[in-house]
Amino acid sequence: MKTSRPLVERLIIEANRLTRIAALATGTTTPAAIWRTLSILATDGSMRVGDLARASRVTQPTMTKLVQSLAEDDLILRIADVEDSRAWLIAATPKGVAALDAWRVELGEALQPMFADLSPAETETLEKAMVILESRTALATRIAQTARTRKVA
Amino acid sequence: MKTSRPLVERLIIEANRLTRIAALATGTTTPAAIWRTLSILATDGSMRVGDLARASRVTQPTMTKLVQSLAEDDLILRIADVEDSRAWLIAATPKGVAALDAWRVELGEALQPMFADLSPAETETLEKAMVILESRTALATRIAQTARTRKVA
DNA sequence: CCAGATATATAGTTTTGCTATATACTTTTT
DNA sequence: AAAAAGTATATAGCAAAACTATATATCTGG
Repeated sequence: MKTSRPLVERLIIEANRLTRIAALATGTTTPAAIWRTLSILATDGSMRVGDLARASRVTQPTMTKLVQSLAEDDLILRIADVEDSRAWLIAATPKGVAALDAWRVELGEALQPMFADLSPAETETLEKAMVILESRTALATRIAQTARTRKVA
Repeated sequence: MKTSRPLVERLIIEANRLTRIAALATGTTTPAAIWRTLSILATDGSMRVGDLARASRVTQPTMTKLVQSLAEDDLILRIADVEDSRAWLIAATPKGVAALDAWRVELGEALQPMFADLSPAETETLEKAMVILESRTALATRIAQTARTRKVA
C-alpha cells in the first residue's frame, strides 16, 4: 500500500471500494443506472433530460428511454417546461424518493457490520469527515450546473 | 437533507457521489468494468475467474471474456493453478497496475479543485477518516474471501 | 473407477447503449 | 416578420455487453 498517495486519491479509492462492497452485500438486481438517476434527481432537483443524461454519463437517447421506463413505474415525473416547450423537467416522485431511500437503507444495513465496533472517537471523526465531504460534493454539483444556468439566463 | 440518516448511509451516499463526480470530471471512455476488475486484483491479489466474477458482480462467462480481452492488452496474466488444473489464477501485470494507478491519479487530479482549500484541521480529519475506512474495507474483503478459502482448505 | 460436483469456455439470445437522424420548437439574422 | 440556424427530445437501427444454457475438462467422495 502506497502511503505517499495523495489524500484525494485515497478518498476515491475508498469511495469505489465502499460502493463495490455495499453492492455486493445486497443481492439487488436493479440496474445501477436507475439508482444513479434517482440519486441525481434527489440531490440536485428536477432537471431536463439532456442535463440528466450528462450528469449520469449516458447519451441523451439512452436517458430518454430510461426516463420513459422510470415514468411507467411512477418513479419519476415528466413536467412540461413552461419556458421552453421542447423540453421536459424530470423530477423524482415521492415513490421514486422512497425507493431510493429504501435502497440506501438496504446498503447501509449491509455495511453496518463493518462499522459496528467503531469507538466513539472514530465515530466522531467519521461524522466530521462526512460533514466536510457533504459540503464539497454539494458545491461540486452546483458548479456543474452553472454552465447551462448561465446560458439560459 | 435528512440529518437523522445513519452515519453508514451517509457514507455510502457520499461514496457514490464522489465516484460519480470523479468519473464525470475525467472524460474517460474506458469501461468501468476494466477499472473495477483491476482494482479488485490490486487490492485483493490474484484470484480465480469465478471469484473475480463474484467480486465484480458479473456472471462467470462475462468475466471470462473480460479476462481474455485484458490479457490481450497485457493488463492481467492468466496463471495455471497448480492445485486445480481446471482453474486459472488471474493477476494484474505491472502494466495493469500502472494503468490503474494512472487512472487513479487522473481521478484525483480531477477532484483536486473540490478540496484545494481544505484547512489543516479539515485535512487532518479526512486523513484520520481515511485510515479508519481503509482498515474497515480491507477487513471486509478478507471476510468475503474466507468463504472459499475455507472450502479449499 | 464411477457418479456427481466444480471451474472455465463457448453458443446463442436478450438487453443496453450508441450513432444517426427526425421532429418540434426557439433564437438569430436579415 | 420570414428564413435560417440552432437546440431539446424522440425514434430507428445497429453494435456492444451481459445474460442463460450448456459443453468440456477436471476434481472428489464413495
